[in-house]
Amino acid sequence: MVSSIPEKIKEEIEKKGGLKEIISQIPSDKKLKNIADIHQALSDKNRLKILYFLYYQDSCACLLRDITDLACSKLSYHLKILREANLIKCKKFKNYLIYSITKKGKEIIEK
Amino acid sequence: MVSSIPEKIKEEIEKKGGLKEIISQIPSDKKLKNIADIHQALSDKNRLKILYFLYYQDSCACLLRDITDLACSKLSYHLKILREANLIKCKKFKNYLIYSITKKGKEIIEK
DNA sequence: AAAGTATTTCAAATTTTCTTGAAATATCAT
DNA sequence: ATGATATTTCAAGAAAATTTGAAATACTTT
Repeated sequence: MVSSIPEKIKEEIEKKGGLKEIISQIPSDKKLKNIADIHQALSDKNRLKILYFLYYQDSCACLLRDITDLACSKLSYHLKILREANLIKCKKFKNYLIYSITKKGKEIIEK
Repeated sequence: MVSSIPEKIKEEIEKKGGLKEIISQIPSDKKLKNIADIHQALSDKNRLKILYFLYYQDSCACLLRDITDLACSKLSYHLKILREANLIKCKKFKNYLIYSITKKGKEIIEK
């Protein structure tokens, strides 16, 4: 793990307490994976639109369909991804599913 | 664009000034696409690791290779994605490329 | 100039994600 | 019960992202 790297860089690293010290500040692989997964869930225009809408207003799926202009099954697919990332949740009401944003989802929109 | 939605939801929407008013607060499609693209660039464990490391320390590619344990061409592929997302940049030094984090990249890590 | 190191690029193969349309499920209204 | 609406699930196909290894580029050192 010690390539021949430029002196300049080597010195900077030593000043900071060595490579190990720097690396210890990087989140663990597991955490990086978690962070990556959240970004993955947010990496689609439609999913972002849904999340933004739910930030302002709870909604049944059919209204989300109107707003995003997606086919039912496609919408459902994206909703599932947002749900699995814990950014939105839903509860039944009559024959509807009312979706709402989670605390985690809100925090992301507020950034 | 007016599905039959639950009364409860309809009323909430009216209280907020109507659907149009709510939708007007959602970023434009173009902006949503931009936001999605940044999340896409951040949706990989290795790329996050690189970004975190560069947050603490400028580095040549070979050191990043040691740290991420990726093959050259794979590393290069991920570096390109980060570069194209304007999260990192690089400049030549001897036969090295020294990578560093951009302002935009820093802002993201600090969140 | 030759050989070495650092790094990128390319095309092909693989994997993952997304889309599609049909069928299934659940609840509601009659 | 029957038919209608809302929504999800499924499997197959399409598209996009990632991986691989070889070849290309660029600069350094000898």
